[in-house]
Amino acid sequence: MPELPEVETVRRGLEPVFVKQTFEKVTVNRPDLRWPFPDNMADRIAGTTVNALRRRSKYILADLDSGETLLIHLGMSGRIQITGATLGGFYHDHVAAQKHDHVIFDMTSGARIVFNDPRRFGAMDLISTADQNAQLLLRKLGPEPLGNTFHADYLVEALAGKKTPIKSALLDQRIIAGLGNIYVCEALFRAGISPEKLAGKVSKARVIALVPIIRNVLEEAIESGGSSLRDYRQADGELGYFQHSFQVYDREGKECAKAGCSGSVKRIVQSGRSSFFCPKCQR
DNA sequence: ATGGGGGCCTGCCGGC
DNA sequence: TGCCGGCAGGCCCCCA
Repeated sequence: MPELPEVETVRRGLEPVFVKQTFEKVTVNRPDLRWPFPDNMADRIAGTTVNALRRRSKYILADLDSGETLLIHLGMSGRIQITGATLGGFYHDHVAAQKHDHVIFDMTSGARIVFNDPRRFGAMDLISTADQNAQLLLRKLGPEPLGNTFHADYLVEALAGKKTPIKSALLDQRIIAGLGNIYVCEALFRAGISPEKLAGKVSKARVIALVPIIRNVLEEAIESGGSSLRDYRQADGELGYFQHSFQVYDREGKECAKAGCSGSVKRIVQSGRSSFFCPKCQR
């Protein structure tokens, strides 16, 4: 389920068990996720210490003291579970192996980090820390929506003349990195822009307004995830995604959440993906 | 070059 | 209860 805010929440949850910590043993239970794992992945990680834990778009990046960076992508169904560590005052005992536990990191601290991914749309790779753009997945990414290079001038330029619907454009990771189906729907709702509107036809003023809206939607979700993370005390140690209240996503047929709007949420399919919006106040 | 659709996987949910 | 179709928050690849 992970879009940028969920990935950032997971990254923050991993910090105490990864940063400055050392891998004792890495267990790899299958040869691949979406793609084959890099050669000797387990041996290249074991014995290294994590210098820093970063996020780029929906990728989690652990810089190892070996000069390599461990890249983790959660895909659609990837989950991370932490046991054997005291987190937020709660100690989680190791649990029995689950179906789809594909990679297990045992740290010298005693913490165990399990990557579980039923659909296997996730990915792991080892890349050069010094030359991360050698990784094609990272090279093509557009600006971070919460970073300095994402601003009004950029977005106006990036959308100019685009004949694709604004919904598709905002999902395009080359234009903006980290948005997924939910937060695009939510941002367009707040902006009052129809997902069907062609990107190049959205007025400049509305594109400019979209920038802080996108930032706010993401920041609120991260804040919400962060607070649930501080409190989380699930017995199995899973980094739970917070329950978040969406205004349009998955609300087909419900009344529009905008004050004073009498419309109702409609679901359409664009590029094979559901879009939720209020036809009355999103134009 | 650019945009749309198919495909990758498994699990879950609603309808019959 | 069981089966089946549809759907899922990502992303690459191919084709027009």
